[in-house]
Amino acid sequence: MSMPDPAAPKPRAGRRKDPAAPRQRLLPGDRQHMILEGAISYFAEYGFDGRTRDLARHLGISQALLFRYFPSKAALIDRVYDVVFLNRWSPAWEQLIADRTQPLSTRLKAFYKDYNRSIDRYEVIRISLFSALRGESISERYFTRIRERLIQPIVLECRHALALAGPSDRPVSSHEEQLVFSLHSTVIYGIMRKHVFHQAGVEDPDFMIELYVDGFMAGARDAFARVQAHLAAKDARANTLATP
Amino acid sequence: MSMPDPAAPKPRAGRRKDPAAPRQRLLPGDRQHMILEGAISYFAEYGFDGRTRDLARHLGISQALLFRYFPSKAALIDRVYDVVFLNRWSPAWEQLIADRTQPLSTRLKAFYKDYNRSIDRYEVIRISLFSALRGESISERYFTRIRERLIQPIVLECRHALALAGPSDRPVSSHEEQLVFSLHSTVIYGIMRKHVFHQAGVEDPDFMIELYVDGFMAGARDAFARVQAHLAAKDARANTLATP
DNA sequence: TGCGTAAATGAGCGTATGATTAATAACGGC
DNA sequence: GCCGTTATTAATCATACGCTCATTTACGCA
Repeated sequence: MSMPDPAAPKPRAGRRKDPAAPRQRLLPGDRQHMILEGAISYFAEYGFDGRTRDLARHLGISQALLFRYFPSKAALIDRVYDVVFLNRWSPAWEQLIADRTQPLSTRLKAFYKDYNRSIDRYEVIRISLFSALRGESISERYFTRIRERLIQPIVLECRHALALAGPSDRPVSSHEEQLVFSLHSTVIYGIMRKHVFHQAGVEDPDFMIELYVDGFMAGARDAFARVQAHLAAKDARANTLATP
Repeated sequence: MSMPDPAAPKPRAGRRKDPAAPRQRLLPGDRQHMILEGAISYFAEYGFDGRTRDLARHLGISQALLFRYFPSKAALIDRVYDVVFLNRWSPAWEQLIADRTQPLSTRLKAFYKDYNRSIDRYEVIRISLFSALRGESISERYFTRIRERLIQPIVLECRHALALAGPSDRPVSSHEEQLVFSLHSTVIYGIMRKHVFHQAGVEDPDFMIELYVDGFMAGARDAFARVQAHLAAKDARANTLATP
């Protein structure tokens, strides 16, 4: 049992550990922005269970500094979500899809080329997945928005372009959404193969998107018609059972 | 400052905390199997950063027992990978795809219906994603196998069924793989929407798969031909540049 | 050149983690 | 019913985590 030596100098907090690397003093706005960008890169790589000490080392700052600019790790993650989800939506997409002065295939090609460019980023696709796997509500809201503002409008444009029978304002069926998702999936999953599964990326993405859209449009009339027939048959069966 | 009371009974390890819930004594094989199944469910829900204490509580056993049956958390995770990746492959798929006694569209419909049924499980799709995001090598090997044993064979069958010009044994191009992946993506991403993004699942999956395959086959001739022309043009350009 | 402000830091707090160990108790054989 | 075997457990360990705080020090301004 030994008492601490009262003559020993008390360790002094705040002293530089490595005098060769001078401490950088930034404007608070710049430092906050730098931390947020670094957090996006770090969490995209290691997931949200990554460590704050490790993140700080990647940033070249002390761990304590993170908590000066963000009250908690959870608050930092929320700001990461804001950047990845909220700031990555172009209102032009919805207008482009609905612009009937151009043929639908032209619109779809232009939309998916731009959409692909916008989300084909390592950080975006991985943080989306990490947050979806965590069951974050912002993630579910984001995917609901994709359905309501992209997929369902495209369904309506398909109905119009194909001049399908039936009232044009009837609700979009799940099956119709799935048809449009077959095109959407191709683009998204191509990006996931690259950034999540580390396979080779899609070469000539703009060229391939033209092929995908032309393939989709070539089969669309038949597919939508069969979906309508399928649903009509289902309805008929349900009515028969309901009034025997 | 008080010394521990020497008269106080020393806490006795191994005693039941809750005598109302009697301790279950299983055969080692059964217990190991039970832990492994529980670990698959647990890690599928919470990811591999989930806690061993939490897993043990889900299983209704003590945390220490996990380490009697698996030397470490990492070893348990490895066994989870074995079950999810290695035991979930049907050799019949490769035979089915290559069986030229049936039309290609029939084979693709049968294959994707079975494939969809096999991997449309919460645990499988989520654990695949968690491990891919971690960059596990078993995950990359698994996706390489999908390319080599499913995607590339389908490309070869497309070449044969469409009677495309060109030597039939030339290497499968990246662009051709991307075309087949457009069909594959539709199935996989539909499952991911359900189990990862918590959206409504695909209704009537078998019916929808028939639509997807028919749509793919309808556009396949044009798409493969344009890919060949695209690559030929690229080659010509490269040769022109190489020998000016 | 010196000084005050506040940005940045090292050390430390309480808790939780993966893993270990000695104590307990369930079950089969007699 | 007793007993030995061993499956199961409570308690504990060393470390790592998110977070706090007193101390240090970079920089703008005089």
